[in-house]
Amino acid sequence: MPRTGGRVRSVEAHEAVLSATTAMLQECGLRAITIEAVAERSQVAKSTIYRWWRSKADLVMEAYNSLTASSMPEPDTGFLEQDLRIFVAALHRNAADQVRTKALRSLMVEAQLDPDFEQAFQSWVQGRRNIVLHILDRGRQRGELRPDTDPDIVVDQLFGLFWYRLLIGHLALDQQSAKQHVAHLLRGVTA
Amino acid sequence: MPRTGGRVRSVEAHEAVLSATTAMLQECGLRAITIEAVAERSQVAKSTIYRWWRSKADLVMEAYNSLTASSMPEPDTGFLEQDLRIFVAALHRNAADQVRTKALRSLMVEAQLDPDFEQAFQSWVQGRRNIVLHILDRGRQRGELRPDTDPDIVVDQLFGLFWYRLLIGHLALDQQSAKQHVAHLLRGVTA
Amino acid sequence: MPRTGGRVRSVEAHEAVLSATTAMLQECGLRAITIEAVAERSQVAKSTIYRWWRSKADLVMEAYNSLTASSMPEPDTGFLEQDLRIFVAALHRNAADQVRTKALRSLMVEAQLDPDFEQAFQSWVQGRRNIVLHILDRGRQRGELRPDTDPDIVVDQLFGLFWYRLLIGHLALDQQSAKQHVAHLLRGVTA
Amino acid sequence: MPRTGGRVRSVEAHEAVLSATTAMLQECGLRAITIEAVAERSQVAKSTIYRWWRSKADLVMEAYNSLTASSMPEPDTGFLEQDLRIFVAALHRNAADQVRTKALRSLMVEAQLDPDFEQAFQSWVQGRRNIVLHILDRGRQRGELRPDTDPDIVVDQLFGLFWYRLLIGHLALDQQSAKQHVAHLLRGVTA
DNA sequence: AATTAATCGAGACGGTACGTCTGGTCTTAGA
DNA sequence: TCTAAGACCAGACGTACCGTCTCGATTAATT
Repeated sequence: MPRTGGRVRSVEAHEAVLSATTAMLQECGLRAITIEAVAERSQVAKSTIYRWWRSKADLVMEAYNSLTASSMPEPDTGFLEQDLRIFVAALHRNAADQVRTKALRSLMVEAQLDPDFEQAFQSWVQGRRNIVLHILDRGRQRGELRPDTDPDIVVDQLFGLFWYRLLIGHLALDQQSAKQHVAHLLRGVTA
Repeated sequence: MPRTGGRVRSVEAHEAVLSATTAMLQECGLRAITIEAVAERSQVAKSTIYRWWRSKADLVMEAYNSLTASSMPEPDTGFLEQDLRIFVAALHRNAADQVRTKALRSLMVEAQLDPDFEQAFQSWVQGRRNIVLHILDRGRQRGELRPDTDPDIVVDQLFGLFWYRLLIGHLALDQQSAKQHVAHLLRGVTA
Repeated sequence: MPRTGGRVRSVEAHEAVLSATTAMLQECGLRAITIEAVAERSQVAKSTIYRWWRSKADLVMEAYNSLTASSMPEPDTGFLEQDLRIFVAALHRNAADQVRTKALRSLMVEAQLDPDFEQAFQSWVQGRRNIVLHILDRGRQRGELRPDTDPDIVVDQLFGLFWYRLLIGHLALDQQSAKQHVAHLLRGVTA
Repeated sequence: MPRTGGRVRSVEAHEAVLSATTAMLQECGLRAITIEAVAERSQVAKSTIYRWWRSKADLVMEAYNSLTASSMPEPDTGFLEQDLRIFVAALHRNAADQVRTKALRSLMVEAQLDPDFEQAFQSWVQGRRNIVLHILDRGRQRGELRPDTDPDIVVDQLFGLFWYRLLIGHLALDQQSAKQHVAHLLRGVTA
């Protein structure tokens, strides 16, 4: 039995909160994003925000997803190299947008601080990891993989480099680095 | 001209703070580690803590270093594979200790939140990266590296996987994974 | 022409609200009685309560009146002492019932906080005062009163003691105190 | 052993809070006095207010007492009538000052709503009742009282009328009413 | 021994944001 | 037209820590 009455959820309020969050992700640092400030900026009551989002991380998560509507691609070209190239290119493309990078960093921080959110974040991460695991599995079935390959290592090298550069910020994440990244995954460094 | 008198710095207070921090890294979540709580636990005045450490991150950093007195090794065996193996093994060994992992995660979090600390953290990170860069450079000079190798990619795959698993916690960081990790860096995955 | 259609007012809802209020007057403290809580307990929508009662005080007022259907007596025995004795006995009898005392205290509190209700409460109070004023007036006409008697003083001593003990709760309000109360009003304390 | 260290309590902050409270008692209604508003007005941090006063009532209580520094008199002239006259005159004089009346009403309200405060308030009230009880007791020893006098009834008629008029506000509390009040207490109304 | 200078503890201070609660209004679906 | 449900705004609540700031007491090294 569905709902039988009651005021309908305000789409305006919902969007105002999300766009305020998005805007603040761009403009301010992570620390400046407080529920209080989001409420102030979006002109939405604090209680309304707390009704729909359990934590700041939840909010930022949704704000991030509303940006990345076209989530990660799940390429299946029939060639391992091609699939990886497409995926990593898309992954690194996320780093081009300041909003997305800030959001991602925020999510990682919250996952460290809030045990509740840690789980939500981990399962979101697993979803992304699975895409690459499937790519590798299909490659393995086609005989494109060395038999002693550990797919988990490959996946974590792939995402690891991405997150490492994202969090430290010492080197760029662009299409150039994506290309090199994939090449190294595939052939290693040994002469 | 140095100091001419005055009460000498209390070693007990200094150590009490560090050991309280260390203990809390073991026992509590990151969120629970506050200067207030450390002061309470160590029975040292808050002002004394602020006198000697600028921020929570500074404190955790020192607590971490007091554990890792024997910092990262800088192996130079004459063989790329051997050097990498030694380094990565030592790196992954850090993940065995709860205190160290919590400390590292805490440092990463603070680096995201506190712009001042971000720089200190980044240069600390660069120090570690340089060790591996040197290992690779020596390997290149010996002709052990493919000529089209991008050392930054290798370094960031190496540390990236480590941090990624540390922060997400989805898979173990042990000697087994260290071995596989190095193998993949060297030879890639292509059949 | 009366109403032309529409759903008829729900008697159940009305009574559920009143009985919930009454019950909470018995069980809980004054602070616990909130519109929110009454709505929750009576399973009646908050908006329905606001439709029929302007304020919490309005609600408590009606709950009180529904109990004290047989309002204050207006005795006219032909004897001042007798009339006062009857009235004060009835007044003190109110204090025996927890619901009534809590309700009365609640009304007094609301009168202090809500200017709108203050007036309604004051006129309700005046109604009760008038009963005693009439008793005194009849006594005066019969020559039972000292000519220099100030009826307002007598009335306010009478109700004053009642409310004072009700609000402070330091001493009982029973038939014994009622008797003494009237005696003192009539003859004073001077030897 | 007194304090051994720590910043000394700021007298300015303490007084700023009290005077802000006092001012707001004058200007605004009881409802408008919130800790938030007092903090804003006094330019004192909310946490500082909560450090020194448990509740709004505590604060208003102290603000009231700081006004009534010269608390109630405890007359002992050797004559019952004289003592009562002095005390009641002083009591009614409180009602002349808007600040004091508002404060008193606020205290009574909080005592109804906050069980913790109820006790503090009651003992404060007992202190005042005791003054009059002593006056009556001395009168009794001198034989000025009817032997069948119930002192509690007299005391509660005395304070009762005061509070009743204060809370309802239907009639003035001035020196004229004080005089009549005492006269009635002493000789009653019977012709 | 007296002076000087830096430390230590204790704890108050002004702040910021938290997450919760209540009051009162508004909007919908269904009876 | 009314009820029930429930979302909405506004704003106070009391708490937790922040980082800063006085203090009095303590402890060396220097005069």
